Amino acid sequence: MADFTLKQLRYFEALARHEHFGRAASACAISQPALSMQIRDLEETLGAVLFERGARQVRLTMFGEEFADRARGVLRSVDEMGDLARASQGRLMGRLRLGVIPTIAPYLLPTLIGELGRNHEGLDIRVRETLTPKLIAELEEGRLDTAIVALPVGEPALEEVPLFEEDFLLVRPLADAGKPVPEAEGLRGMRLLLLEEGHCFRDQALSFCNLTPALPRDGLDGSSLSTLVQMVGAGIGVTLIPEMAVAVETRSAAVSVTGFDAPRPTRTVGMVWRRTSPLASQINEVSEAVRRAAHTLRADHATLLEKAARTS
Amino acid sequence: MADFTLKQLRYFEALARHEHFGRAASACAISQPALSMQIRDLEETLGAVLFERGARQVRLTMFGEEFADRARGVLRSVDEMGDLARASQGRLMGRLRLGVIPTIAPYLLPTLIGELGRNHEGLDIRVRETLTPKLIAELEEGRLDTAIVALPVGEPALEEVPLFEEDFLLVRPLADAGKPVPEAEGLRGMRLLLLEEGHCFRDQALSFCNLTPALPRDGLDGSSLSTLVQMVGAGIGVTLIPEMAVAVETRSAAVSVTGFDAPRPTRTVGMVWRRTSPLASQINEVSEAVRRAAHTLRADHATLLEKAARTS
DNA sequence: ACTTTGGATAATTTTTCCTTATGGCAGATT
DNA sequence: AATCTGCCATAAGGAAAAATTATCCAAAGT
Repeated sequence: MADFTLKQLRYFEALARHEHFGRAASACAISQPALSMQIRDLEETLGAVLFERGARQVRLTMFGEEFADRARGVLRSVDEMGDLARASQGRLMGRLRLGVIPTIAPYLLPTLIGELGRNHEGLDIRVRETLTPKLIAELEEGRLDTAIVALPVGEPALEEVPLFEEDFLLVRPLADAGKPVPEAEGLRGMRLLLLEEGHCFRDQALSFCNLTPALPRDGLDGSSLSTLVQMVGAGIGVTLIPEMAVAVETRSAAVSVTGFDAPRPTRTVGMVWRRTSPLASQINEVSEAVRRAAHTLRADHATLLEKAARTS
Repeated sequence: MADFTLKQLRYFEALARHEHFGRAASACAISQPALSMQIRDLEETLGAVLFERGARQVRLTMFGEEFADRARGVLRSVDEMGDLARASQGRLMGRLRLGVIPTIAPYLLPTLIGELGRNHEGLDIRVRETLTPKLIAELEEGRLDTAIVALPVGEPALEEVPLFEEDFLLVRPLADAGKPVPEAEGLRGMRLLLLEEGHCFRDQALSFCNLTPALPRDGLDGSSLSTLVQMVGAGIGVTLIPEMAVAVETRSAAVSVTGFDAPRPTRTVGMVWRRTSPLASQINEVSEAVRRAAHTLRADHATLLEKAARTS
């Protein structure tokens, strides 16, 4: 594959513009023979004459002009590629494939997207919402850049960093609002509604109650926190939801939300990504945005609780 | 201007496709370290990471993919430029700027264009019709590629080759048809209509009659052969026209056309171009086409004369 | 004829690029 | 746990490419 070089193309373009070897050469900051040779080589590899060397004139041939047109196009593209590289430096931009588990996504994302979109014009976030194992797999396959999950994950190939901790709160029918807060063990006697198998949140809740996840349970599983809260509102039982979900899920349901006394159940939400990912710094920026978003949500939650307290 | 090379772009593209240094390297017919180094250099000059090197995986980064898209575009363009060079080899194609003098253009061009256009798809002929001195000047300025003129031209910077010889024929009013053909000197006594100054054909005709071109003449000049023939038809005088013009110019005029006895006046039509022009071989092809066209025209002329002879 | 201009050529050095050999890390294997 | 293996990075040496300076040569201008 006998091919010319970009350098030759640049020299060629200069000569085409200046129509003078000496001037073109100094425009390229090289000596005149160097340019002569490169042009000669270029013509040789092309098998065609680009310039007509007159006694006192250098002019493009018919073919040379056609060639020059395209050369200019190529050089422009190449320069743009350089710009692109420069532009994508440091700054968070381009496509970012973000995985989020279902017990976080609906509550965090609106705020997070707002947060990121505001400061990072040209950032294209693609969200994948699914269960932790799938997220991990896709991450390791390189189909995701980072994911927000409950820690720990414990995959050696993945780096993980905690973002925030959040309590699990007890959701009861309004009728139970005044009753004392049960201990962890006490929940076992109640009809505890949980998410379907596979959700890490389910496992965490069960483990808080010292229940074996494998234990077969009567059909009390819901496919989303929203469903669970509605079921609670209908008096079917009680459930746990993460702090972050309170504002959204209890807005339109007749339920009572209470925190536990110590030892309070919590989960650590964190960010994971491939150790080998060069996006580390950019993912760091996302982490910060998530922390800010979580903080905002927590503040909202606090005012909500306050209001609820005043109302009751 | 720290810039990458086409070679790097090709290596990069291979690696992007294979996602494996070893295989990409052998696809490029180089060693693996060579490819590693070129990729590293490329990333360095870009100031951005293109690939995510996993333990057992090589994948494009976000930026890498964007870069790869453009790289493919550039490589495609570059390959096309190579094709272009190959395609423009030997074969006559592209733009050809052809100058022709006015006493040839209208008669030769229709046939010539047909001749060339038939065999050379993609040939773009641009015709410039003007007097010889202008053609020569434009040729030397590089604004024309070649020209068809009467030889000799005698410019040292120009190459010239004869195409064909053609007689000058006497055009007289029909009334004079039977009269004997005058000698060259005899024309001096007649009202000889000629083209305006500047036309080489005028000078050649005058020289045939041994008249000094500078001699002031009464307003008997026409701006085209067509005009002259019309004037002859109107009985104003006689004129000379080149053989090639007969078929066209005498079709709709009541005139008689006669050849001279020896010494017959002739002119040599030829082709000229810059010695430095790389189009030599292509111009040669044009020359051949002109010869063929001239031959065709001469044949037409012969049948015309025959017909005229039968009619009279 | 002589000088000047401007590109080509020659000889040499510098830079770039490739090769082979080797190091090292992370999965895979036993 | 220890070893193996695949795979990329690094190192060192040599070949190729490209730059430089110094001429050379042809054609234009004087």
